[in-house]
Amino acid sequence: MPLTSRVSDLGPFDLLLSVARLGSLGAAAREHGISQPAASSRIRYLERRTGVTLLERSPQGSRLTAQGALVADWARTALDAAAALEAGITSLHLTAEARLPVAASMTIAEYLLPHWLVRFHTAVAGTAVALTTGNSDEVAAAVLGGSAAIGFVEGPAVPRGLTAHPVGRDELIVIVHPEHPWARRRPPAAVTPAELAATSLVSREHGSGTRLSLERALRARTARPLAAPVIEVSSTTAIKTAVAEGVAPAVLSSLAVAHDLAAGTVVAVPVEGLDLTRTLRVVHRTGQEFAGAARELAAIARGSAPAG
Amino acid sequence: MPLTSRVSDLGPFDLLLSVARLGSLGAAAREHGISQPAASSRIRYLERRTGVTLLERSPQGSRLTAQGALVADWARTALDAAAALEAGITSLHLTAEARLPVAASMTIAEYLLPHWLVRFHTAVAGTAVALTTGNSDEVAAAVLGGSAAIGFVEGPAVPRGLTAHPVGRDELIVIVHPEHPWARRRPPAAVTPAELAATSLVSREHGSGTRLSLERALRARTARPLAAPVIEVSSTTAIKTAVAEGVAPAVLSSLAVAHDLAAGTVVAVPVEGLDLTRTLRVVHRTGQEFAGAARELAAIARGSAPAG
DNA sequence: TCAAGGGCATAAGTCAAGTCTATGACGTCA
DNA sequence: TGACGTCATAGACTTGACTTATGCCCTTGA
Repeated sequence: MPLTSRVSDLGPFDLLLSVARLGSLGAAAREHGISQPAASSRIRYLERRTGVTLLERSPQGSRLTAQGALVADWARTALDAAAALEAGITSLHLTAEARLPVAASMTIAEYLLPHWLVRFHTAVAGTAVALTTGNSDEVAAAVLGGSAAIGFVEGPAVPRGLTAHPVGRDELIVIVHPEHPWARRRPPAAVTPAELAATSLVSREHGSGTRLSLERALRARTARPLAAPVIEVSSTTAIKTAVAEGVAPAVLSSLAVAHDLAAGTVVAVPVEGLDLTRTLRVVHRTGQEFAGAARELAAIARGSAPAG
Repeated sequence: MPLTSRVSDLGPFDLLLSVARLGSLGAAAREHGISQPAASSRIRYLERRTGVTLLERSPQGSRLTAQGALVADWARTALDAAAALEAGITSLHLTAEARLPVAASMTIAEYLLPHWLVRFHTAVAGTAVALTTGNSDEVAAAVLGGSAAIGFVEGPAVPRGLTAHPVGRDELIVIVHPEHPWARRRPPAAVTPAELAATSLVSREHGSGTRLSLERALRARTARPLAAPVIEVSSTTAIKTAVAEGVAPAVLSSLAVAHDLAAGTVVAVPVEGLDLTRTLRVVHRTGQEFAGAARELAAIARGSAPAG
């Protein structure tokens, strides 16, 4: 887990995708602003490092081999993530330029917004986004106070003075260590709300939208008082680490745990008869419709989840 | 879309995560096998490039700032994807070393297996995986013929002579261009099976497991003959590109479209009363249980989706 | 049949980037 | 107060990748 090696530089893979799309090394080189020999050398280097023949070269151009296509698909995933990282970082710049101030709650800022920003930057080039994060109350305050032109919240209620449109849904999911008893029950033995309430969890601090949503949902279904957390940590990452180490179960957004579930470091446990879905919303000041860049960003966010 | 810029080298971000985990630049430098000044320089460079203060330095060590934590989260996603790329590439090596021959169908090879391999390599270091891909029939043949010690298939049926265990489920999803009429119906106007059958799609060639599953599901629900595809292409990527360009709708695995849905380049459309889920399975020759590395890989795959 | 053009590979020189060692400044702890 | 930890700076070095120039191969069209 500490370090990656062969793939730390994604540049050659980016080039590989261009070659695949354009059909020749020279064209890809032009697109990347390098000379044709440099492109040839980079791809050749990639093939030497990986030990896989990626391109089928010919005087008519170059095409991916079967294995090359597989590598290209994997690389695309990594490059998309890198593009989201790039877009996210750019949004943290505090430039004095033309900028669109955006406020977002943590789950959205971490898992959705960067992808929206990637599309946003291609749609309206030249507008810098300035992102601030906080819990839903803080986001609402920022939008109401005018320091953010557009906000994204994940709470159940829309604060007074704001108008909201749904942009998606997410679901809170109970995760446990793979060896945890809850993970080893043979289906369909779901956990009951009472069991969940009686269990000490790894939890966020007070004020977290995720934690509030869980408490509200549980109180609606069981009279049992909620057990105190085993430990309170400050980040989603820390929660996942703790769960993966077997400290205790936790409840997190499906957006936050999707990758970890796929990797198998933690396991999801269904909960019986507990509605843990919640709506993600874009908000603006009532009476002050989105305009310009803000409208574009809202459209991208809305378009990404029309089911919401 | 052609190229990324500032984040093509993930090395500094990898280092940043180590610093965050270990609490000091020097410790992170040791973990990465570089000198402390080199680590200091790399992080400083990162901060200059990004324009964001990532670390709070002190004589007691270094901690992430709030913005740094956000960057670290985004970076972790990218690094995970890079690790999967790395693991995937390694599995394409055709070394003569101790190796575990694995056969997998395309969807699994593309979207799940690399993540399993990341964990596999940490669990059983020193065993090289040799991956071959194909449709489910080919995978079954490889396992039956002994050229693969373990196989992953996505078809509905388990071929004779093989024993299977579920490792997960996926769902076929209808995707359309965001401006397509199906995407603009206000909920909950799902598409009917008859409509879907009457529509020309962007499709894989014959023999694709995805295509077969769709045809089977549709035939069970409507007598209408299936419309011929608008175009047949050879890769999942090509399908998504075509849909994003508005050529026609398509049907793909949820695993394949998750990212594109999040980014909003395509839109999912629900289908009324059509069961499009299918089980993903790990298979071995009947009577020849998994042993050693194969058993480990099977356990990782199974552990990643206990609900399957 | 032959020239033109596009495609890829090789060679040699140039340049930039990152790294290392050595050293200094600051804070904590025994 | 001295030893040990942290991070930052300075200067020399080495490595690596790029560019330009050139050659070979194949297809195309006159």
